[in-house]
Amino acid sequence: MKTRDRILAAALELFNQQGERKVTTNHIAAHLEMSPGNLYYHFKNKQEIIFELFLSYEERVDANLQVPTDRLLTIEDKLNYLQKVFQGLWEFRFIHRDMEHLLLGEERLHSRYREFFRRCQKNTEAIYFGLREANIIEISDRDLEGLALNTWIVVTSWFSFLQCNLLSDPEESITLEMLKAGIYQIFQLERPYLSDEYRASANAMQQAFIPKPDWL
Amino acid sequence: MKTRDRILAAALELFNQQGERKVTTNHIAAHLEMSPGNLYYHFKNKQEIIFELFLSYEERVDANLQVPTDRLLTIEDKLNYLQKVFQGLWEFRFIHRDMEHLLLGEERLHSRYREFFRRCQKNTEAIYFGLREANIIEISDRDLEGLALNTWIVVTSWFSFLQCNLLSDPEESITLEMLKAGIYQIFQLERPYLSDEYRASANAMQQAFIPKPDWL
DNA sequence: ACATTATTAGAGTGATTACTCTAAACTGTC
DNA sequence: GACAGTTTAGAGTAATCACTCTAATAATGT
Repeated sequence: MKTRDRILAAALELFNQQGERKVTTNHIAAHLEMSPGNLYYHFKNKQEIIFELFLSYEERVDANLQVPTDRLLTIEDKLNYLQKVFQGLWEFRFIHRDMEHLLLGEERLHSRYREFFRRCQKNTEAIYFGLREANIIEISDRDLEGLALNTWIVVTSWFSFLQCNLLSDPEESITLEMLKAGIYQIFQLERPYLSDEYRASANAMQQAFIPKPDWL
Repeated sequence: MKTRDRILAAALELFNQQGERKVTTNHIAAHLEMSPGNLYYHFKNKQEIIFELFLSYEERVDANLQVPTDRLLTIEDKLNYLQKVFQGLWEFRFIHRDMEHLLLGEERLHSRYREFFRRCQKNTEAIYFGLREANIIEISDRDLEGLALNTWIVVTSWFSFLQCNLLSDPEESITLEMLKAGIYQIFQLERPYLSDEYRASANAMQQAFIPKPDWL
């Protein structure tokens, strides 16, 4: 792997593990047994690294939220979206966790992130429109917008929530159970809008994500 | 006002304005035209200040979420809870905004926060139980738990969401419109569970919080 | 073999920042 | 007004960290 890519990979790994604030550029270099000078040969500063990682994340999410134009959405699609989104969320979990301060004084990243959010909203709404068209949910336009926004908030806050409220030891890591619970919560948001026709099968699907009684 | 309280007030103000990370202890002292030595005479370190501010917040929220035992809940109570919670959220907005990193390596604060969260969850559930008892909402036990958790997430993430996704300029501040939209979103979470009897009046109540079409 | 360019090492620096230390000023009491 | 205790000033410090600079080494082309 190219040095540049190794730096990105190491930065991502360390950021996810410890949070961006705790990971210094020297730390990243040391992790790769490389000099700081070398790191700065490839990236002009730390923000540059973060920006590139964000671009990867963005590309990935955009790809994950496409709506097929040649067919109606199915209930399996819905599950699929969720799983892909949560997978991406996990692999780049430092992003939403540290967003507040990643954006501090970073106009370029901030405006890019705002556009990213709007695009995601549009895509999420498109997915819900698709589900409505396929008669899987019944929902008014206005409610759909509100639902899409709440979905965004819960999805993007899920790992922060886990970190702050559930993990006692920073060494303790997030379990599969906790990840599943996130998907369960999104199902929960959509559930009231399920059509009679699909209620049973959607509920059956959600069963697999019920967290254990004591997970919280 | 006592010096100690002036320090707390100034710290809260600056933290809310600029985020905890950007506000140094020297900065707080300078804002009060006071020496750093003086500040450290009253607080042994920065975390002590943060901890005390958190205690105030905690006390306030706990008080705001009590359920009356001598009567049934009304639909006005519901609105009242929301308004009080959002008011507290606003006055201590740095807390949830910077939570992730406030907790870094702060075992005392972290465990206290975890307990606070659990207590809030219990209280939120108690409120929803109360609304169910008063026939305002119809909801199963399991759905109620999911609803309470989603409520917590949306409420505590609301100002982060605004900061990251809506404000372009850090100087730009949060408008009343944006605050109202947060309350609207919580209404939105509960809406599907409204009983036939109360649907109309709850919806009428929510009308006041519909954000302007272009707010987003 | 030689020249040129790309990559790397690693010591070092300047800025920031949480916090300390000592002495001075204030406050109340007898 | 002397003494004791409390509060304040303000210079200073040690640690951290993003980033720089110079020189050495590797890679590439001719």
